[in-house]
Amino acid sequence: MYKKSELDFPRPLTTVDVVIFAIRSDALQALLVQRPNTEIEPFPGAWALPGGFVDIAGDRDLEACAVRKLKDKTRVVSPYLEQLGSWGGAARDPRGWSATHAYFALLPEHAAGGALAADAQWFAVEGDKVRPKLAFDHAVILQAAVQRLRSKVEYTSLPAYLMPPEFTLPELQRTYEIVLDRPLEKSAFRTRMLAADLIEPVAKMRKGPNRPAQLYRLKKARAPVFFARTFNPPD
Amino acid sequence: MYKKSELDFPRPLTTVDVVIFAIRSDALQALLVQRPNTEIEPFPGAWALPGGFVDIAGDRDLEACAVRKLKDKTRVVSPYLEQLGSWGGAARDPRGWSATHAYFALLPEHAAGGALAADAQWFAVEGDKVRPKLAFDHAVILQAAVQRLRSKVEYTSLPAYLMPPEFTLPELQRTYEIVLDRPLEKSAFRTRMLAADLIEPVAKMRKGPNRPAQLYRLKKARAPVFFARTFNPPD
DNA sequence: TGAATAGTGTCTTTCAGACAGTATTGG
DNA sequence: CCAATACTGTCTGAAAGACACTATTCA
Repeated sequence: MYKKSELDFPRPLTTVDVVIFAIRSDALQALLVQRPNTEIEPFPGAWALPGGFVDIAGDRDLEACAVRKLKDKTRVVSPYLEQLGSWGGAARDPRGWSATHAYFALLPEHAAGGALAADAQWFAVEGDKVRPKLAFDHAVILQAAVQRLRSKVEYTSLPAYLMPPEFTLPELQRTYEIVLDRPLEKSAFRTRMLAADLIEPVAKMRKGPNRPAQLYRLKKARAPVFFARTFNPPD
Repeated sequence: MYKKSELDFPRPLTTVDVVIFAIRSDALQALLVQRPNTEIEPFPGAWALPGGFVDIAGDRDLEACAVRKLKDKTRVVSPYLEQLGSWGGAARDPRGWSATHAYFALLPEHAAGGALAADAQWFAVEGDKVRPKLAFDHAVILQAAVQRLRSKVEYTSLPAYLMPPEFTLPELQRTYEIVLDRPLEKSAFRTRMLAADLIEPVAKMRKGPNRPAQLYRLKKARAPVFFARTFNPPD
Protein backbone atom coordinates (compact mmCIF):
# COMPACT_ATOMS: atom_id res chain seq x y z
CA MET A 1 0.00 0.00 0.00
CA TYR A 2 1.20 3.54 0.65
CA LYS A 3 4.41 4.20 2.49
CA LYS A 4 3.54 4.57 6.13
CA SER A 5 6.13 7.27 6.82
CA GLU A 6 4.42 9.50 4.25
CA LEU A 7 1.30 9.61 6.40
CA ASP A 8 2.94 9.39 9.78
CA PHE A 9 2.66 12.99 10.92
CA PRO A 10 0.33 14.64 13.39
CA ARG A 11 -3.20 15.22 12.13
CA PRO A 12 -5.69 17.83 13.32
CA LEU A 13 -8.65 16.83 15.43
CA THR A 14 -11.68 16.69 13.16
CA THR A 15 -15.19 17.52 14.27
CA VAL A 16 -18.60 18.28 12.78
CA ASP A 17 -20.91 20.87 14.34
CA VAL A 18 -24.51 21.62 13.41
CA VAL A 19 -26.40 24.88 13.88
CA ILE A 20 -30.02 23.80 14.21
CA PHE A 21 -32.68 26.46 13.67
CA ALA A 22 -36.40 26.42 14.24
CA ILE A 23 -39.19 28.91 14.76
CA ARG A 24 -40.53 28.52 18.28
CA SER A 25 -42.70 30.95 20.23
CA ASP A 26 -42.77 33.31 17.27
CA ALA A 27 -38.97 33.67 17.32
CA LEU A 28 -35.92 32.22 15.64
CA GLN A 29 -34.27 29.76 17.99
CA ALA A 30 -31.15 27.60 17.91
CA LEU A 31 -30.51 24.32 19.66
CA LEU A 32 -27.52 24.16 22.02
CA VAL A 33 -26.11 21.41 24.19
CA GLN A 34 -24.42 21.74 27.55
CA ARG A 35 -20.92 20.29 27.78
CA PRO A 36 -20.25 17.72 30.50
CA ASN A 37 -19.14 19.14 33.79
CA THR A 38 -15.89 17.21 34.03
CA GLU A 39 -12.44 18.75 34.19
CA ILE A 40 -11.07 16.36 31.58
CA GLU A 41 -13.15 18.13 28.92
CA PRO A 42 -12.57 21.68 27.74
CA PHE A 43 -15.24 24.30 28.55
CA PRO A 44 -16.96 22.19 31.25
CA GLY A 45 -20.59 23.16 31.72
CA ALA A 46 -20.59 25.67 28.86
CA TRP A 47 -23.18 25.71 26.10
CA ALA A 48 -22.05 24.65 22.63
CA LEU A 49 -23.32 23.71 19.21
CA PRO A 50 -24.36 20.08 18.85
CA GLY A 51 -21.43 18.23 17.34
CA GLY A 52 -18.34 16.22 18.02
CA PHE A 53 -15.61 14.12 16.57
CA VAL A 54 -15.93 12.37 13.25
CA ASP A 55 -16.10 8.60 13.72
CA ILE A 56 -14.07 7.27 10.83
CA ALA A 57 -15.36 3.78 11.42
CA GLY A 58 -19.03 4.72 11.57
CA ASP A 59 -19.45 7.84 9.44
CA ARG A 60 -19.37 7.34 5.69
CA ASP A 61 -18.80 11.03 5.03
CA LEU A 62 -19.16 14.45 6.62
CA GLU A 63 -22.82 14.85 5.83
CA ALA A 64 -23.65 11.46 7.33
CA CYS A 65 -21.81 12.55 10.43
CA ALA A 66 -23.86 15.76 10.59
CA VAL A 67 -27.09 13.80 10.14
CA ARG A 68 -26.06 11.47 12.95
CA LYS A 69 -25.41 14.34 15.36
CA LEU A 70 -28.67 15.99 14.42
CA LYS A 71 -30.59 12.79 15.03
CA ASP A 72 -28.82 12.16 18.35
CA LYS A 73 -30.11 15.46 19.72
CA THR A 74 -33.50 15.85 18.07
CA ARG A 75 -34.63 12.46 16.70
CA VAL A 76 -35.28 14.35 13.45
CA VAL A 77 -34.15 12.33 10.45
CA SER A 78 -34.14 14.42 7.29
CA PRO A 79 -34.65 18.15 7.55
CA TYR A 80 -33.08 20.77 5.32
CA LEU A 81 -29.32 20.49 5.82
CA GLU A 82 -26.69 22.69 4.19
CA GLN A 83 -22.98 22.99 4.65
CA LEU A 84 -21.97 26.26 6.21
CA GLY A 85 -18.18 26.20 6.09
CA SER A 86 -15.25 25.05 8.12
CA TRP A 87 -13.20 26.59 10.87
CA GLY A 88 -9.77 25.28 11.76
CA GLY A 89 -6.66 26.44 13.51
CA ALA A 90 -4.21 25.95 16.32
CA ALA A 91 -6.02 28.09 18.87
CA ARG A 92 -9.68 27.17 18.75
CA ASP A 93 -9.49 24.01 20.90
CA PRO A 94 -7.17 23.72 23.91
CA ARG A 95 -6.64 20.05 23.09
CA GLY A 96 -4.71 20.94 19.95
CA TRP A 97 -4.95 21.93 16.27
CA SER A 98 -8.51 21.22 15.25
CA ALA A 99 -10.87 21.75 12.34
CA THR A 100 -14.64 21.62 12.41
CA HIS A 101 -16.99 21.18 9.48
CA ALA A 102 -20.09 23.23 10.23
CA TYR A 103 -23.60 22.57 8.88
CA PHE A 104 -26.86 24.31 9.41
CA ALA A 105 -30.27 22.67 9.59
CA LEU A 106 -33.80 24.02 9.43
CA LEU A 107 -36.44 22.15 11.42
CA PRO A 108 -40.15 22.51 10.79
CA GLU A 109 -42.00 23.86 13.77
CA HIS A 110 -43.73 20.62 14.69
CA ALA A 111 -40.49 18.62 14.62
CA ALA A 112 -38.73 21.06 16.93
CA GLY A 113 -41.11 20.23 19.74
CA GLY A 114 -40.14 16.57 19.86
CA ALA A 115 -38.08 14.61 22.32
CA LEU A 116 -34.78 16.38 22.86
CA ALA A 117 -31.66 14.83 24.31
CA ALA A 118 -31.30 15.54 28.03
CA ASP A 119 -28.43 17.98 27.59
CA ALA A 120 -30.07 19.95 24.75
CA GLN A 121 -32.10 23.15 24.96
CA TRP A 122 -33.51 25.81 22.62
CA PHE A 123 -32.30 29.40 22.84
CA ALA A 124 -33.71 32.46 21.10
CA VAL A 125 -31.43 34.11 18.56
CA GLU A 126 -31.12 37.79 19.45
CA GLY A 127 -29.54 39.81 16.67
CA ASP A 128 -26.97 37.27 15.51
CA LYS A 129 -26.12 35.99 18.97
CA VAL A 130 -27.53 33.82 21.65
CA ARG A 131 -27.64 34.66 25.33
CA PRO A 132 -25.11 32.22 26.89
CA LYS A 133 -21.41 32.45 26.15
CA LEU A 134 -20.52 29.60 23.83
CA ALA A 135 -17.61 27.16 24.00
CA PHE A 136 -14.76 27.16 21.46
CA ASP A 137 -15.38 29.54 18.54
CA HIS A 138 -19.02 28.49 18.35
CA ALA A 139 -20.28 32.05 18.73
CA VAL A 140 -18.50 32.89 15.47
CA ILE A 141 -19.97 29.85 13.75
CA LEU A 142 -23.47 30.63 14.99
CA GLN A 143 -23.11 34.21 13.81
CA ALA A 144 -22.07 33.01 10.36
CA ALA A 145 -25.07 30.67 10.27
CA VAL A 146 -27.52 33.42 11.17
CA GLN A 147 -26.04 35.74 8.57
CA ARG A 148 -26.13 33.03 5.92
CA LEU A 149 -29.74 32.20 6.76
CA ARG A 150 -30.79 35.85 6.69
CA SER A 151 -29.04 36.57 3.43
CA LYS A 152 -30.46 33.49 1.71
CA VAL A 153 -33.94 34.24 2.94
CA GLU A 154 -33.77 37.53 1.01
CA TYR A 155 -33.87 35.73 -2.29
CA THR A 156 -34.79 32.08 -1.72
CA SER A 157 -37.63 29.95 -0.45
CA LEU A 158 -35.63 28.56 2.47
CA PRO A 159 -38.20 29.51 5.15
CA ALA A 160 -40.55 26.99 3.61
CA TYR A 161 -38.46 24.35 5.38
CA LEU A 162 -39.30 25.93 8.74
CA MET A 163 -43.03 25.38 8.18
CA PRO A 164 -45.23 22.46 9.17
CA PRO A 165 -46.54 20.25 6.33
CA GLU A 166 -49.54 22.50 5.78
CA PHE A 167 -49.52 26.23 6.29
CA THR A 168 -51.17 29.42 5.10
CA LEU A 169 -49.56 32.26 3.18
CA PRO A 170 -49.82 34.67 6.12
CA GLU A 171 -48.05 32.07 8.28
CA LEU A 172 -45.28 31.72 5.72
CA GLN A 173 -44.95 35.48 5.52
CA ARG A 174 -44.71 35.67 9.31
CA THR A 175 -41.82 33.19 9.20
CA TYR A 176 -40.00 35.33 6.64
CA GLU A 177 -40.55 38.35 8.84
CA ILE A 178 -39.25 36.60 11.95
CA VAL A 179 -36.07 35.51 10.21
CA LEU A 180 -35.48 38.84 8.48
CA ASP A 181 -36.64 40.82 11.49
CA ARG A 182 -38.54 43.30 9.36
CA PRO A 183 -42.07 43.49 7.92
CA LEU A 184 -42.78 42.59 4.30
CA GLU A 185 -45.50 43.81 1.97
CA LYS A 186 -48.39 41.38 1.89
CA SER A 187 -49.27 41.90 -1.71
CA ALA A 188 -45.80 41.56 -3.20
CA PHE A 189 -45.12 38.60 -0.93
CA ARG A 190 -48.17 36.69 -2.11
CA THR A 191 -47.52 37.42 -5.73
CA ARG A 192 -43.94 36.23 -5.53
CA MET A 193 -44.69 33.07 -3.60
CA LEU A 194 -47.51 32.01 -5.87
CA ALA A 195 -45.45 32.77 -8.97
CA ALA A 196 -42.58 30.67 -7.66
CA ASP A 197 -44.39 27.40 -8.33
CA LEU A 198 -43.20 26.23 -4.95
CA ILE A 199 -46.40 25.55 -3.05
CA GLU A 200 -49.79 24.17 -3.95
CA PRO A 201 -53.15 24.63 -2.25
CA VAL A 202 -54.73 21.72 -0.41
CA ALA A 203 -58.50 21.42 -0.24
CA LYS A 204 -58.66 22.77 3.29
CA MET A 205 -58.84 26.06 5.12
CA ARG A 206 -57.29 27.25 8.38
CA LYS A 207 -60.18 28.32 10.61
CA GLY A 208 -59.89 31.09 13.14
CA PRO A 209 -61.86 33.89 14.73
CA ASN A 210 -61.85 35.61 11.36
CA ARG A 211 -61.84 34.88 7.66
CA PRO A 212 -60.38 31.39 7.04
CA ALA A 213 -57.13 31.14 5.12
CA GLN A 214 -56.22 28.80 2.30
CA LEU A 215 -53.86 26.00 3.37
CA TYR A 216 -50.88 25.18 1.16
CA ARG A 217 -48.20 22.55 1.14
CA LEU A 218 -44.76 22.40 -0.42
CA LYS A 219 -44.70 20.81 -3.84
CA LYS A 220 -42.91 17.56 -3.26
CA ALA A 221 -39.15 17.18 -3.50
CA ARG A 222 -38.80 20.83 -4.31
CA ALA A 223 -35.30 22.30 -4.18
CA PRO A 224 -35.06 25.82 -2.80
CA VAL A 225 -36.21 28.45 -5.28
CA PHE A 226 -34.04 31.46 -6.10
CA PHE A 227 -35.72 34.79 -6.79
CA ALA A 228 -34.23 37.28 -9.21
CA ARG A 229 -34.60 40.13 -6.73
CA THR A 230 -34.24 40.47 -3.01
CA PHE A 231 -37.14 41.53 -0.85
CA ASN A 232 -37.52 45.20 -0.16
CA PRO A 233 -33.77 45.78 0.16
CA PRO A 234 -33.26 47.94 3.26
CA ASP A 235 -31.42 51.03 2.00
CA MET B 1 -3.89 18.43 30.69
CA TYR B 2 -6.60 16.45 28.93
CA LYS B 3 -6.82 12.72 29.28
CA LYS B 4 -4.82 11.20 26.49
CA SER B 5 -7.16 8.27 25.97
CA GLU B 6 -9.97 10.70 25.17
CA LEU B 7 -8.10 11.87 22.10
CA ASP B 8 -6.36 8.66 21.22
CA PHE B 9 -8.50 7.50 18.31
CA PRO B 10 -7.85 7.56 14.59
CA ARG B 11 -8.20 10.99 12.96
CA PRO B 12 -8.99 11.73 9.33
CA LEU B 13 -6.30 13.01 7.00
CA THR B 14 -6.78 16.75 6.67
CA THR B 15 -5.96 18.72 3.55
CA VAL B 16 -6.60 22.12 2.02
CA ASP B 17 -7.21 22.55 -1.73
CA VAL B 18 -7.50 25.78 -3.68
CA VAL B 19 -9.35 26.36 -6.93
CA ILE B 20 -7.47 29.24 -8.55
CA PHE B 21 -9.25 31.14 -11.31
CA ALA B 22 -8.02 33.74 -13.75
CA ILE B 23 -9.04 35.15 -17.08
CA ARG B 24 -6.42 34.21 -19.66
CA SER B 25 -6.71 34.32 -23.44
CA ASP B 26 -10.23 35.66 -23.14
CA ALA B 27 -11.37 32.58 -21.23
CA LEU B 28 -11.91 31.42 -17.67
CA GLN B 29 -9.02 29.22 -16.64
CA ALA B 30 -8.09 27.23 -13.56
CA LEU B 31 -4.66 26.31 -12.27
CA LEU B 32 -3.88 22.62 -11.84
CA VAL B 33 -0.80 20.75 -10.67
CA GLN B 34 0.47 17.39 -11.84
CA ARG B 35 0.91 14.77 -9.12
CA PRO B 36 4.32 13.12 -8.80
CA ASN B 37 4.83 10.06 -10.89
CA THR B 38 5.75 7.73 -8.05
CA GLU B 39 3.83 4.64 -7.04
CA ILE B 40 3.90 5.57 -3.38
CA GLU B 41 1.46 8.42 -4.06
CA PRO B 42 -2.15 7.96 -5.14
CA PHE B 43 -3.11 9.08 -8.66
CA PRO B 44 0.48 9.26 -9.97
CA GLY B 45 0.82 11.66 -12.89
CA ALA B 46 -2.79 12.85 -12.71
CA TRP B 47 -3.78 16.52 -12.61
CA ALA B 48 -5.19 17.84 -9.37
CA LEU B 49 -6.10 21.04 -7.56
CA PRO B 50 -3.20 22.76 -5.82
CA GLY B 51 -3.29 21.71 -2.20
CA GLY B 52 -2.06 19.24 0.34
CA PHE B 53 -1.86 18.35 3.98
CA VAL B 54 -2.31 20.87 6.73
CA ASP B 55 0.97 21.45 8.57
CA ILE B 56 -0.13 21.80 12.17
CA ALA B 57 3.27 23.13 13.14
CA GLY B 58 3.48 25.76 10.41
CA ASP B 59 -0.10 26.74 9.57
CA ARG B 60 -1.87 28.97 12.06
CA ASP B 61 -5.27 28.21 10.61
CA LEU B 62 -6.99 26.90 7.49
CA GLU B 63 -6.89 30.17 5.62
CA ALA B 64 -3.17 30.60 6.27
CA CYS B 65 -2.69 27.11 4.89
CA ALA B 66 -4.64 28.04 1.75
CA VAL B 67 -2.59 31.20 1.32
CA ARG B 68 0.59 29.20 1.65
CA LYS B 69 -0.46 26.73 -1.03
CA LEU B 70 -1.53 29.53 -3.33
CA LYS B 71 1.79 31.30 -2.90
CA ASP B 72 3.75 28.08 -3.44
CA LYS B 73 2.25 27.67 -6.88
CA THR B 74 1.79 31.23 -8.12
CA ARG B 75 3.93 33.58 -5.96
CA VAL B 76 0.74 35.61 -5.57
CA VAL B 77 0.35 36.86 -2.02
CA SER B 78 -3.09 38.31 -1.41
CA PRO B 79 -5.75 37.85 -4.05
CA TYR B 80 -9.46 37.42 -3.40
CA LEU B 81 -9.83 34.23 -1.39
CA GLU B 82 -13.09 32.69 -0.24
CA GLN B 83 -13.93 29.44 1.43
CA LEU B 84 -15.85 27.11 -0.82
CA GLY B 85 -16.77 24.22 1.44
CA SER B 86 -15.39 20.93 2.64
CA TRP B 87 -15.51 17.42 1.32
CA GLY B 88 -14.77 14.44 3.53
CA GLY B 89 -15.42 10.74 3.61
CA ALA B 90 -14.00 7.25 3.69
CA ALA B 91 -13.81 6.78 -0.07
CA ARG B 92 -12.27 9.90 -1.55
CA ASP B 93 -8.61 9.11 -0.82
CA PRO B 94 -7.20 5.56 -1.06
CA ARG B 95 -4.93 6.32 1.87
CA GLY B 96 -7.88 6.47 4.26
CA TRP B 97 -10.70 8.63 5.65
CA SER B 98 -9.89 12.18 4.62
CA ALA B 99 -11.41 15.64 4.63
CA THR B 100 -10.38 18.60 2.53
CA HIS B 101 -11.15 22.24 3.12
CA ALA B 102 -11.61 23.86 -0.28
CA TYR B 103 -11.04 27.53 -1.11
CA PHE B 104 -11.35 29.46 -4.30
CA ALA B 105 -9.17 32.35 -5.37
CA LEU B 106 -9.50 34.97 -8.08
CA LEU B 107 -6.29 36.23 -9.65
CA PRO B 108 -6.07 39.45 -11.60
CA GLU B 109 -5.00 38.91 -15.16
CA HIS B 110 -1.52 40.36 -14.78
CA ALA B 111 -0.73 38.23 -11.72
CA ALA B 112 -1.74 35.02 -13.47
CA GLY B 113 1.07 35.39 -15.97
CA GLY B 114 3.80 35.27 -13.36
CA ALA B 115 6.28 32.56 -12.44
CA LEU B 116 4.42 29.32 -11.90
CA ALA B 117 5.74 26.31 -10.05
CA ALA B 118 7.22 23.70 -12.39
CA ASP B 119 4.36 21.23 -11.92
CA ALA B 120 1.59 23.82 -12.39
CA GLN B 121 -0.33 24.69 -15.53
CA TRP B 122 -3.43 26.66 -16.55
CA PHE B 123 -6.43 24.89 -18.10
CA ALA B 124 -9.48 26.44 -19.70
CA VAL B 125 -12.78 25.81 -17.90
CA GLU B 126 -15.23 24.34 -20.40
CA GLY B 127 -18.77 24.33 -19.07
CA ASP B 128 -18.05 23.48 -15.47
CA LYS B 129 -15.27 21.03 -16.22
CA VAL B 130 -11.69 20.98 -17.30
CA ARG B 131 -10.23 18.74 -19.97
CA PRO B 132 -8.00 16.32 -17.99
CA LYS B 133 -9.46 13.80 -15.59
CA LEU B 134 -8.75 14.99 -12.09
CA ALA B 135 -7.42 13.08 -9.08
CA PHE B 136 -9.52 12.31 -6.00
CA ASP B 137 -12.92 14.07 -6.06
CA HIS B 138 -11.37 17.23 -7.42
CA ALA B 139 -13.66 17.32 -10.44
CA VAL B 140 -16.60 17.67 -8.05
CA ILE B 141 -14.84 20.43 -6.12
CA LEU B 142 -13.93 22.29 -9.29
CA GLN B 143 -17.51 22.03 -10.49
CA ALA B 144 -18.78 23.46 -7.21
CA ALA B 145 -16.28 26.32 -7.50
CA VAL B 146 -17.37 27.20 -11.03
CA GLN B 147 -21.02 27.12 -10.05
CA ARG B 148 -20.38 29.26 -6.99
CA LEU B 149 -18.41 31.76 -9.04
CA ARG B 150 -21.09 31.94 -11.74
CA SER B 151 -23.91 32.32 -9.29
CA LYS B 152 -22.14 35.04 -7.30
CA VAL B 153 -21.22 36.91 -10.44
CA GLU B 154 -24.94 37.29 -11.15
CA TYR B 155 -25.41 39.61 -8.23
CA THR B 156 -21.99 40.71 -6.95
CA SER B 157 -18.93 42.60 -8.04
CA LEU B 158 -16.62 39.60 -7.79
CA PRO B 159 -15.25 39.88 -11.34
CA ALA B 160 -13.59 43.13 -10.31
CA TYR B 161 -11.00 40.95 -8.58
CA LEU B 162 -10.11 39.35 -11.92
CA MET B 163 -9.14 42.71 -13.39
CA PRO B 164 -5.75 44.43 -13.53
CA PRO B 165 -5.34 47.53 -11.34
CA GLU B 166 -6.73 49.80 -14.04
CA PHE B 167 -9.38 48.78 -16.51
CA THR B 168 -12.17 50.18 -18.64
CA LEU B 169 -15.87 49.48 -18.27
CA PRO B 170 -16.03 47.51 -21.54
CA GLU B 171 -13.16 45.35 -20.26
CA LEU B 172 -15.00 44.71 -16.99
CA GLN B 173 -18.14 43.87 -18.91
CA ARG B 174 -16.19 41.43 -21.06
CA THR B 175 -14.97 39.67 -17.90
CA TYR B 176 -18.54 39.33 -16.64
CA GLU B 177 -19.52 37.91 -19.99
CA ILE B 178 -16.68 35.40 -20.02
CA VAL B 179 -17.56 34.10 -16.57
CA LEU B 180 -21.31 34.02 -17.19
CA ASP B 181 -20.88 32.80 -20.75
CA ARG B 182 -23.59 35.08 -22.05
CA PRO B 183 -23.74 38.66 -23.35
CA LEU B 184 -24.93 41.51 -21.15
CA GLU B 185 -26.59 44.78 -22.07
CA LYS B 186 -24.05 47.57 -22.24
CA SER B 187 -26.34 50.28 -20.97
CA ALA B 188 -27.71 48.46 -17.94
CA PHE B 189 -24.25 47.16 -17.12
CA ARG B 190 -22.70 50.61 -17.04
CA THR B 191 -25.53 52.05 -14.99
CA ARG B 192 -25.30 49.34 -12.40
CA MET B 193 -21.53 49.41 -12.07
CA LEU B 194 -21.35 53.15 -11.72
CA ALA B 195 -24.21 53.18 -9.23
CA ALA B 196 -22.46 50.55 -7.11
CA ASP B 197 -19.86 53.00 -5.85
CA LEU B 198 -17.28 50.32 -6.44
CA ILE B 199 -14.92 51.88 -8.94
CA GLU B 200 -13.58 55.35 -9.54
CA PRO B 201 -12.16 56.93 -12.69
CA VAL B 202 -8.47 57.65 -12.95
CA ALA B 203 -7.28 60.61 -15.00
CA LYS B 204 -6.27 58.43 -17.92
CA MET B 205 -7.78 56.88 -21.02
CA ARG B 206 -7.19 53.53 -22.72
CA LYS B 207 -6.10 54.34 -26.28
CA GLY B 208 -6.93 52.15 -29.23
CA PRO B 209 -7.76 52.31 -32.91
CA ASN B 210 -11.06 53.92 -31.94
CA ARG B 211 -12.60 56.15 -29.35
CA PRO B 212 -10.53 55.99 -26.13
CA ALA B 213 -12.17 54.55 -23.03
CA GLN B 214 -12.14 55.91 -19.51
CA LEU B 215 -9.87 53.96 -17.16
CA TYR B 216 -11.18 53.05 -13.71
CA ARG B 217 -9.74 51.45 -10.61
CA LEU B 218 -11.32 49.66 -7.67
CA LYS B 219 -12.05 51.92 -4.76
CA LYS B 220 -9.58 50.81 -2.13
CA ALA B 221 -10.32 48.04 0.35
CA ARG B 222 -13.74 47.54 -1.15
CA ALA B 223 -15.62 44.42 -0.09
CA PRO B 224 -17.65 42.74 -2.82
CA VAL B 225 -20.88 44.59 -3.58
CA PHE B 226 -24.21 42.77 -3.64
CA PHE B 227 -26.82 43.86 -6.15
CA ALA B 228 -30.53 43.63 -5.38
CA ARG B 229 -31.25 41.96 -8.70
CA THR B 230 -29.46 39.46 -10.85
CA PHE B 231 -28.37 40.30 -14.36
CA ASN B 232 -30.77 39.49 -17.13
CA PRO B 233 -31.93 36.26 -15.49
CA PRO B 234 -31.92 33.61 -18.24
CA ASP B 235 -35.47 32.28 -18.26
C1' DT C 1 -73.08 44.73 13.19
C1' DG C 2 -68.11 45.10 14.24
C1' DA C 3 -63.50 43.20 14.90
C1' DA C 4 -60.13 40.75 12.79
C1' DT C 5 -57.65 38.78 9.42
C1' DA C 6 -57.55 37.01 4.29
C1' DG C 7 -57.07 38.32 -0.01
C1' DT C 8 -57.40 41.68 -4.38
C1' DG C 9 -56.77 45.80 -7.19
C1' DT C 10 -54.56 49.98 -8.55
C1' DC C 11 -51.27 53.48 -8.92
C1' DT C 12 -46.45 54.65 -8.65
C1' DT C 13 -41.56 53.83 -8.81
C1' DT C 14 -37.55 51.59 -10.08
C1' DC C 15 -34.64 49.44 -13.08
C1' DA C 16 -33.44 46.10 -16.60
C1' DG C 17 -34.01 45.14 -21.80
C1' DA C 18 -33.81 46.70 -26.24
C1' DC C 19 -31.89 49.52 -29.35
C1' DA C 20 -31.15 53.81 -31.65
C1' DG C 21 -28.34 57.55 -31.70
C1' DT C 22 -24.14 60.49 -30.67
C1' DA C 23 -18.99 60.96 -29.61
C1' DT C 24 -14.20 60.37 -30.47
C1' DT C 25 -10.36 58.27 -31.96
C1' DG C 26 -6.99 56.20 -36.10
C1' DG C 27 -6.41 55.44 -40.89
C1' DC D 1 -14.68 60.42 -45.03
C1' DC D 2 -15.17 55.57 -42.82
C1' DA D 3 -14.64 51.91 -39.47
C1' DA D 4 -14.70 50.84 -34.91
C1' DT D 5 -15.61 51.20 -30.43
C1' DA D 6 -17.16 54.29 -26.30
C1' DC D 7 -20.82 56.19 -24.36
C1' DT D 8 -25.79 58.27 -23.78
C1' DG D 9 -30.75 58.63 -24.28
C1' DT D 10 -35.35 56.98 -24.80
C1' DC D 11 -39.08 53.86 -24.77
C1' DT D 12 -41.08 49.69 -22.77
C1' DG D 13 -42.17 46.15 -19.58
C1' DA D 14 -41.82 43.56 -15.24
C1' DA D 15 -42.07 43.50 -10.60
C1' DA D 16 -41.85 45.77 -6.05
C1' DG D 17 -43.83 49.47 -2.71
C1' DA D 18 -47.62 51.62 -0.90
C1' DC D 19 -52.05 51.38 0.35
C1' DA D 20 -56.91 51.32 -0.32
C1' DC D 21 -60.43 48.25 -0.97
C1' DT D 22 -63.30 43.93 -0.72
C1' DA D 23 -64.28 39.17 1.45
C1' DT D 24 -65.39 36.00 5.06
C1' DT D 25 -65.47 34.35 9.31
C1' DC D 26 -66.81 34.60 14.71
C1' DA D 27 -68.78 36.87 18.52
